Amino acid sequence: MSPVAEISILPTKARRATLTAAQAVAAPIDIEVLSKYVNVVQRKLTAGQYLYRAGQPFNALYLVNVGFLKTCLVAEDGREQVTGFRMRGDLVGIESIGAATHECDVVALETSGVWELPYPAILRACAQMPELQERLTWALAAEIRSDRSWKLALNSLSAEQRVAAFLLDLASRHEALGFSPRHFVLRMGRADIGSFLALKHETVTRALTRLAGQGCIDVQWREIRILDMAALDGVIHCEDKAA
Amino acid sequence: MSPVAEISILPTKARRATLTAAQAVAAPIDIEVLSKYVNVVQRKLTAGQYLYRAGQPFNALYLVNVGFLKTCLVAEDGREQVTGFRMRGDLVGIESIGAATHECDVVALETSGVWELPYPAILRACAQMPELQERLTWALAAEIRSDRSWKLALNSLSAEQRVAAFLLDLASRHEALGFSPRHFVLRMGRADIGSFLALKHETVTRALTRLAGQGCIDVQWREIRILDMAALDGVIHCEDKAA
DNA sequence: ACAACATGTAACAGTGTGTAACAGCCGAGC
DNA sequence: GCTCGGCTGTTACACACTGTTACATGTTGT
Repeated sequence: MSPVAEISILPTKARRATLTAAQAVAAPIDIEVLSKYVNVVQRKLTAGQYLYRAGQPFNALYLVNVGFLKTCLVAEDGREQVTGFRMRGDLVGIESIGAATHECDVVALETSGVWELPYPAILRACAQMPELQERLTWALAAEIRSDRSWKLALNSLSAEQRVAAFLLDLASRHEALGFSPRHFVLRMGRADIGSFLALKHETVTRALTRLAGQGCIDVQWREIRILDMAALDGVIHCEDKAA
Repeated sequence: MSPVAEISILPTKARRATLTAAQAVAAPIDIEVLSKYVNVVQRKLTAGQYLYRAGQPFNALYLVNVGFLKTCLVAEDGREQVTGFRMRGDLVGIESIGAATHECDVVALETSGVWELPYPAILRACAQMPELQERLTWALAAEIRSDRSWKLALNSLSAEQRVAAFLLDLASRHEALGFSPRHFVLRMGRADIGSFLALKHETVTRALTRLAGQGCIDVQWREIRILDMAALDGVIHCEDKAA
């Protein structure tokens, strides 16, 4: 695993590569430099634990060190929506800036470690380090672009294509962290994938089964092996159907 | 219409009221104050004209003065996605911050006027006015929250409910500008609404027809009259069906 | 062993889609 | 003036995909 000092404060730069073309490339910010300005507290979470819940006061950002988390938006009537998954290097909580309280739950999907960055301290640090302010702003804008790219994908792709796009997204994020893009483990359940992709868990299962049947991937429980990256990409962009 | 000086630099504060509960309330920033720091250029657009197109270099933000615009994300393969609609007081282009070029098209749906705010000048102004930087950051975060709230809505509501939510959203935005929330004109076509709501234009038509049949609204071409606001809201939250 | 949970499979139903035809509006052109 | 063609919106109908329901299997924790 890459050393702590190399972690970018930006949400995975390469993440959107599979969805959008151009993407700003930013130099990583050293967390050790940041810790000279901000009192960085480490927090550890076990699977199922909440980093924070909707309604709790917003007073810190979090930078994921290790592990895997999901962010969930919950409506008053109980409807639930997974809005994203966060892994090493991702910033958590930036969407709550300017709000008094958090709007979503953040749950660890496996044992995870995050750095807690008190927001008032971050604000002070931003005043001293214009680059930090800039990176934070960039991270917010990139988050908007990412969300919109996914919206385009979800609204125009079939269930199978969405799942393929999801796997490719995960693959590129793993690769950006120095892991193999062709072999990884899904830390979330089918239902969570479905919520994020606007599908039911049975449909996710069906899509995975079909993709495996086409020889694109190999699925063993939550363990994914991408056998044919190009074919998987082709599922999204080509109309194999009678087009 | 309210004087120029009262325009908020934040995207309509009340916009998300129909979707999310808590929302930061910000004091408006005076565009006249801003014009002392930034060389504000006025731009006029007629219906169908582009404010900017995907691929063009990003070098300015825009604040809508009058009119109505849509933002469209276009994939390489031609798939198109309306990501939002912008009206008086809304900021346009903030999602491109940190990127070299814009990712989406912005099209005027009627004769519109915007203030062009050159980004380098905005950056300099932010250095002098911390509140401006703060408001910009808040606007970005609020945009993320808005997008996610819509994602929750689109993924959990039926076609009819989505259209109802869309109308209520427009109503509250009109109200925030001092217009009647119960009587307004849709500046966009059914296809644009459909794209935004992840529906086809025929489905939008059907939903409007059914809502009108229930007595919630009156539809005359693009002219909408909300007859029963509570009933319209009930369509979203209640299960009229056999639940 | 048992309950609780996640996943896989299958049959069926339903919502929204795709196609098509038609009506109304508008601008271009004669 | 007039018609024509294009665009938008409406409605109808058959179909496909996904959602729903149900059940079987496998895993985990008590």
